[in-house]
This record gives sequence, structure tokens and C-alpha cells, in this order.
Amino acid sequence: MPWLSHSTTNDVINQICDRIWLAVVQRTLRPGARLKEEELTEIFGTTRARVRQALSILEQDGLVTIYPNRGACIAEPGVEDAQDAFSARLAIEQRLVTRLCRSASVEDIATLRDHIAQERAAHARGDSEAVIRLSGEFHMLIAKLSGAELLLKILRMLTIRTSLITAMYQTQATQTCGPDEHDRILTAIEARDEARASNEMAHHLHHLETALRLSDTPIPVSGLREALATNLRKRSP
Amino acid sequence: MPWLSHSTTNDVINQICDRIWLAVVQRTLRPGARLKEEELTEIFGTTRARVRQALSILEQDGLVTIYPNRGACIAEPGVEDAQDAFSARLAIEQRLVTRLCRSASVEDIATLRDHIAQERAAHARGDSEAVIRLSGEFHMLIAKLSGAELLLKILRMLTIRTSLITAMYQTQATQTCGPDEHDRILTAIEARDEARASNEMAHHLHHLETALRLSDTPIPVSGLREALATNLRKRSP
DNA sequence: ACGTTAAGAATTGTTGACAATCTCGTTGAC
DNA sequence: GTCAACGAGATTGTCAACAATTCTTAACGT
Repeated sequence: MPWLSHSTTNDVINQICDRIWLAVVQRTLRPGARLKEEELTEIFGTTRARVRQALSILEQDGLVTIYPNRGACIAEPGVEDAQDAFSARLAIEQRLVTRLCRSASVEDIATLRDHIAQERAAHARGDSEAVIRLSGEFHMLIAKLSGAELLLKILRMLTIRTSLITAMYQTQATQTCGPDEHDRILTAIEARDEARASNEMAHHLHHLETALRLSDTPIPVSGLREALATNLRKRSP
Repeated sequence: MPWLSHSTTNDVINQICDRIWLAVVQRTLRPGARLKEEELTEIFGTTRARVRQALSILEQDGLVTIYPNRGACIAEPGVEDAQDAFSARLAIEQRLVTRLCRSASVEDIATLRDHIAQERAAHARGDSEAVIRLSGEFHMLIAKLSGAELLLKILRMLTIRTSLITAMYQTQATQTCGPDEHDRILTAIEARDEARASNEMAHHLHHLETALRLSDTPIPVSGLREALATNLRKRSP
């Protein structure tokens, strides 16, 4: 259920990381949002040292930016970073699906199919938060099933960037191109057609990227907030 | 001069990370070597908290593994990780050289040519430590010149893995295939021939990997140490 | 009114001592 | 002689108070 076990063995820190990461993915925390240490200690009922460690990890992952002596904020990657991230994702994920075509077991395929079913369900009932989250999880799932620890870690870093970018440059309800494309990828995997799976993945990622590129010039969401109001409080859970 | 600026803004921590990373690259620190916190505090003349932060970062990078309540050691990646790392490096670096073919300035090319000259010099005078270090730096340099922050960070993680693997599974003086192949890559970049540059890079990485794969069955260097003796002291600088 | 400056509040960074855990040599029973 | 329990020493993990920095607010002079 937690998105991904981090490298830390400490449960509390992992929980902090996961919750923040989840909040970003489902748009509860916008890029640029302030993360005060004391606030987090209260929320998670822990000490400031733990929060500090968690923030340090999240900075390594690229989810938050720590301005020395000034605090931590959800990161605001630029368009450059977005292009790099998509570029790298293309390279990594094509390799992942190719590998999965060879190594996927019937259970793996069943797992993926089940996941897509969940996506469809969320899409059908208009639960946009779940759609966004599940859509990202699909790609992480492919990495996890392919069994490559390292590639999973890298893909996580890349997904964080693209998620942030999506949160920043999303004009309106650019539907995250429903589960149909995921289904096409899975079908190719099931048919053990490496070339087709690779192509479908490329098409899918390209689709994602271009959907974002539309809103290239507009200013990031939090730019306004940062420029105008300063004392916004985060909603309490 | 420092291999790569980390994400931290703290100079001391960066220095610790760089020195350890350098020591690993030039085989002063072998995989599996113990890293006691107090020892490091003395060496770098800092506090234990800083050392702890540095170790945490290095763990994120995959250079050290931290065993809870038992201390930190230089990581010992398995052959699986090696294959993944090379696989990812291939994907990333092909993209990097392709990009560099378009964006490289004359100064960039001069920088690369100068670097290869240094490699040749080190190779000529039999300075194997410098050869290993410079050979790795060449790839990082390509990433840096291509201007992609993210890809540089990822390549660093991958290079760490392959360096560790090289240190572990290197049978004898498997010469790190001299600077000639680097030169071929640079020539292709200079000619703006994207396809050829990409191919040369692929060939180069494949060469690196197969040179390692030869010693697949043998046990990692520090496996012996870990299994037999436990109280080895690191040489003092 | 505007910009500047300075004290106070809020927030982050650091330190040192203390607690928890592990390592390893010793002792003792079988 | 072998093995298990034990305890001293060593090493890592945690915490709470203290220090340093930044942000806010308000007063002040021009």
C-alpha cells in the first residue's frame, strides 16, 4: 500500500516520506508549498530530528528543495528538468517493458491487468485523485515487476519530477490519457512482442509529454502564491 | 577538481562525500570496508552529526550501505545490480552523446579533447589510479557538458555502481580500455554524427561490461574479508 | 508617503550528553 | 571440548536545550 519502500529502515521516516509524496501526487500539496519542521513534527507526532531526516531524503529524491536557513518547500522543477525527466523515462521504461516481455509471469500480467481495472474504475467514477495516483503507480509497478532494484529507484526519481511538472503546468482537466494506453502496453507485453511494447510505451510517454508541453509559457502555479501571499497555512488533516 | 557538486550546500559534507567517493574510485577503500563514524570525525575534523549526514547521502547514492545499529560499509552491489547499471548507462549515455552532438560548442569539444589528453598522459606514465579516475570522469564530463542536471545526477548513481563492481570483480589489471574509445566518441561528436556517436558509446560500454563479466563466478573481494577476518583497520592517511 | 533601520518573534542549525544496541572476550556448565 | 549465557567496552541512535539566522513588525527620519 505504501507507494515504495525507501532505503531507510526507520518506519516513522518512511511514513513521513510516503505521506508527503502521496500528498503531492494527489495535489493536496502544491509545488512551492512551505514545509515547516515543527508543523510536521506535530502532524506525525515525532521529533524534529526525524522530520529533518525525512526532509533530507526527500531533497535527495528531488521532491523538496531545502533553502539553507530558510526552510523546505515542495520542489518546483523547470521545463528543462521536465524534458530531461521525460527523456530519461523514455530510455528507462522502454528497457523495462522489453525486459518484462521476456520475464513476465502469468501472475505479473494478472497483477497489471488488475491494476488497469482499478484505473478504469477510478476513471469511471470520476475520482481524479485516484486516477492520477494509479496512473503513476502503473509505471512503478512495471519497474517493480521487472525486478530491477536500481531501475525502480531511478524511475522513482523521474516520476517525482514528471508528477511535479504535471501538477505545475496542468492547464485544466487534461485527462491523464485514460487507462487505454496502459492496456495497449500490457497487451503487447502479454503477446511477448518486445518491439510493439517498446513502441506503445514510447507513444504513451510522448503523449503525456505533449499534453504538458501545451502549457509551456504559463507561470507555475505556486509562482503566484510565492509572489503575492506569504502566510498560507496548510490545511490540517 | 571535486568530482561533482552534491545537492548539499554544506561544504564539509560535500568534502566528506567527495573524498570517500574518490577513495573508492581509486581503490583506496574497497567494497565492504567499514566506515566508523568517530573515525571519520577525526579525519575530517568535524562533528559526528555531519559525518552522519554525509553517510546518509552516500547511502542514498548507493555508495555505502548502512546496517542499522551496526554501522556503515562501502556497498557491495551484486552482479544483478551491475547489469542493471550498465543497461541504464547505455540508455542514458546514448541519449547524452546524441544531445551533445547538437549542442556541443567548440569549447566543450576542446574540454573533452583536453581531458582525453590527460587520460593518455596518465596511461603513458602507468598511473593506474589516475587512469581509472579520469576514465570515469570522462563520462561525467559528457553529462555535465550536455547541461542536463537530472541526467548528471542519475549517471552519477550509475557510475558509482559500475565503479564498485569494477573494484569488486576486477581480476587483474584489466586495462580500462585506454582513451582510444573515448577519442572515437569525441570524434563522432565533433563530426556531429549522432548515429555514430551513439554507436561508439554503445560499443564502449559493451566493452567495459564484457571485460567485467569475464570474472563473473569469482567471489567479491571483500566477501573473503567479511567471512574470515573482521577486525581489519583501514590504513590511516 | 516612502524607504531605512532596529528590535522582537519565528524558524532553522548545531552541539553535547544520554540511551539503546551490538561486538567480543570470558566464564561456567554439561 | 563445545556451547550458551553474561558483561564490559565500543559503536550507533536519539533527544532536548542552545545558538545562529531569517522574517516580521513597527518606529523613525527624510
